[in-house]
Amino acid sequence: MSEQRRGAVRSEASRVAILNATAALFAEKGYEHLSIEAIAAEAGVGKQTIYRWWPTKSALVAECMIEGFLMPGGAIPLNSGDIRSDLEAWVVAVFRFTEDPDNDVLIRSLVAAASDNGDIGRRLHDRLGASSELTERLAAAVRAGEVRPDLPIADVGEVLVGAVVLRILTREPTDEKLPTRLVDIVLGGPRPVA
Amino acid sequence: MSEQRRGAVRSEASRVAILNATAALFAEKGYEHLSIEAIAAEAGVGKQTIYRWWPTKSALVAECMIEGFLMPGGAIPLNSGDIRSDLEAWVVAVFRFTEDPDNDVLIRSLVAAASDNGDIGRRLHDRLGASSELTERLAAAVRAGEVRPDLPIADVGEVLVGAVVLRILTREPTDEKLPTRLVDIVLGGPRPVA
Amino acid sequence: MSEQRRGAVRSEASRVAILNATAALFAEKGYEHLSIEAIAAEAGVGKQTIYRWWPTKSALVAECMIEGFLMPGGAIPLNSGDIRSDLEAWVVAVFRFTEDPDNDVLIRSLVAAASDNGDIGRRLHDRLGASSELTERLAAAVRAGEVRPDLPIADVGEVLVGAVVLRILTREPTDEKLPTRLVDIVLGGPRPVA
Amino acid sequence: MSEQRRGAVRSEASRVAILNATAALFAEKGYEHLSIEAIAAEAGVGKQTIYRWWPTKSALVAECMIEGFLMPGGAIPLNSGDIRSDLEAWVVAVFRFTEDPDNDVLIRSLVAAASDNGDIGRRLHDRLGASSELTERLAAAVRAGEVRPDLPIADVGEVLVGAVVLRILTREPTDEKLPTRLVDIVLGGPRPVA
DNA sequence: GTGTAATCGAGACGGTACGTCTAGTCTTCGT
DNA sequence: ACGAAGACTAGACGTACCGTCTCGATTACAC
Repeated sequence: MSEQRRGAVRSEASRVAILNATAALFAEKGYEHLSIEAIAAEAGVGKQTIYRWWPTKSALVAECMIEGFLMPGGAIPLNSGDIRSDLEAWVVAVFRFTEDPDNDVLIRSLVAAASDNGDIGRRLHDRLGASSELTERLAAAVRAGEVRPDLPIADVGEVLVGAVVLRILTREPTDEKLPTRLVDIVLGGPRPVA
Repeated sequence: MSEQRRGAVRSEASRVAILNATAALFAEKGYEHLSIEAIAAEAGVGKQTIYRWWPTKSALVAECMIEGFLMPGGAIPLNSGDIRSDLEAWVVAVFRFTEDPDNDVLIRSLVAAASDNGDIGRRLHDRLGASSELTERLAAAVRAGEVRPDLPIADVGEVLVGAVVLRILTREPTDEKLPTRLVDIVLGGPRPVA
Repeated sequence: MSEQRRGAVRSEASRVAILNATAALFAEKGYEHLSIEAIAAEAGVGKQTIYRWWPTKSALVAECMIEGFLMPGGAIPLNSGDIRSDLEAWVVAVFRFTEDPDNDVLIRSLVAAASDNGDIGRRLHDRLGASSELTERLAAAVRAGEVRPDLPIADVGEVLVGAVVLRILTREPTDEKLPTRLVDIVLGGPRPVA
Repeated sequence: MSEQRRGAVRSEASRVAILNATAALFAEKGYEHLSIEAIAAEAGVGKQTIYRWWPTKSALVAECMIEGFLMPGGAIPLNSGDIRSDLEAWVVAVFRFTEDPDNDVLIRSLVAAASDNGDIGRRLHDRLGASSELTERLAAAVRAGEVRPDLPIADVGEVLVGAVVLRILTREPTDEKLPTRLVDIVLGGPRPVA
């Protein structure tokens, strides 16, 4: 009944070698100077093995992200009970990550890759932090009455990640008060002094 | 005494022809498939004339932006006296521009180009609207007492543009309430009903 | 155990197309204005396919000669029993060939190419006639007692071909008695009148 | 009344600098890799100054030869009273010159240049020795009854030089008996033993 | 076992574009 | 007017990769 498969099966070893090689070369050379030939050579694999399973360079990079070969887990906001300091800590962590020179080429290349491939954009978005954990933390703040109840929490994460991405694109250096100011903006004013 | 200049002077005609050709091909093919050879051919110019004056493809694109060959003037917020509707109108205008399929490749390519070249990032940022006009409008709102006096107005534009850029990268479709929600976020809550 | 051969095998069709194109363009443009790009285009072949198999332009031309794409078979001396008239006829034939305007660029270009590549020099030498056939004819003359028995027959052909090549280089026009005089020189004096 | 000449006159310093630069680069790089740009740079001269006075690269090289910038004076045959040893000595001298590795590129490049420019061919021919001095020496031998009176002496020099040029083109190594054999050929047999 | 089919590493193929070099012309300024 | 400096259009150089294809070896199911 069912479609029968004959012949050799896909080599997992090759698949992983390719993803590893892609990640290594991506971080080293950036998206624009990443070449399929170099990946194949680095992975010890024929070019056709890559073309057989991935339609484009961007799909390959996307799978690297999905499988976690490219970026560490996103920043996860803590819940200390104080939404302001938690958000600030999270923003600081994200900026710290993006400003590390080791991650510089990586992040910028991801932005370039994202402009080719929506999946990469979504993954980048998630990994920078605007994932369920952040939404969760904001929802908790709503429940605790820390923030106004009609705050569009889903959008807040995006706004913050967007600010980060824009800083990457403009190379504007961040000053140390910036996280506080961003949190002020999205939470509607500075922490009450009282 | 003074530095001597001899030999023929730079040809303005060639310079403009190159920028025009770059802009035309950029909009048509996108950043990644933009080739120096095609630009030279389109401009009726030797390749060396390009390499003589611009070190990289991204520098050439950056000059295109600076000289206004690539994008129309940024969105300029009106001052109707109502900061909320003015900001919303501006956000809507920006989204409308980026969502026009004619501008789609252009914008995404600009993001890719910006990842190579900070100048392009800055220009993109300005042209999308986070320029002095927006800051001006927000300052006016502060003076008029429309918004809380300690709003970090310089950051507000960035936050909004960042949200737009992120939408571009994730291909998340925008719903029609989004402008309102974004304005709510940055102005600290919805318009009072009273 | 044995050396493994993997990957696709060299395309004979491409090889022949390249040699044909080289021969055609060489005869048309001459060695100095022969370009690899034009050969590749004419042969319908990627440039890399040429660079993969031939290190230099002159090696390519040399293979053309070796495979007989460039010049017709050398002049072959007859054996009428009279060594003088046979040699004269052969010299006349060689001069006639070199003086034909159709062959002019070809020959001069071959001389230029030979200055880059000894193989071409040797082939040119052979094709102009100083090959085994000429040596054979002279050996027969020695055996028949037509010429002095200690004549260094191997050198005679070279001397004659050398005279031809020099005429080519100096563009000195040949007078019709020249073949006779050359044969006189190498055979040690004019034909006895008796 | 008379034609007036106005403006600066041709700079002899530039002319000589250009010829010197040409000779130096010719000997260093060979004819094929000799570029007008490099000559201009080496001579400290604008390209136009070269193009103004010489139509082609080969004309420039030809003038270098004519002015003696490229090759030393030709070999001059002595008159010891013995035509055989004088000719042999001359052939040996010519071969020695051409076989010196320092002259190797030079000579081969001259052959290449000659294929472009008849003047260079003629000069090469003369400088290698087939000039009036050689003809003179042979005429003296005729007068002295050393050689047969009807020897076409003008052609003998060409034949010898031709043999040398052919050796250059085929890279055939010369054996030490070759000069003797060549003289045997042109003088009609070996030296009588008696 | 013996086919049949799919995968693999390797690498040649027709191409496009790279960034560099040189040709030969033209323009500007200094002498 | 001539010469240096050097920008200009044009186009070949040799290299790097593209995505496709062909090769021989290997693997695994179907018969």
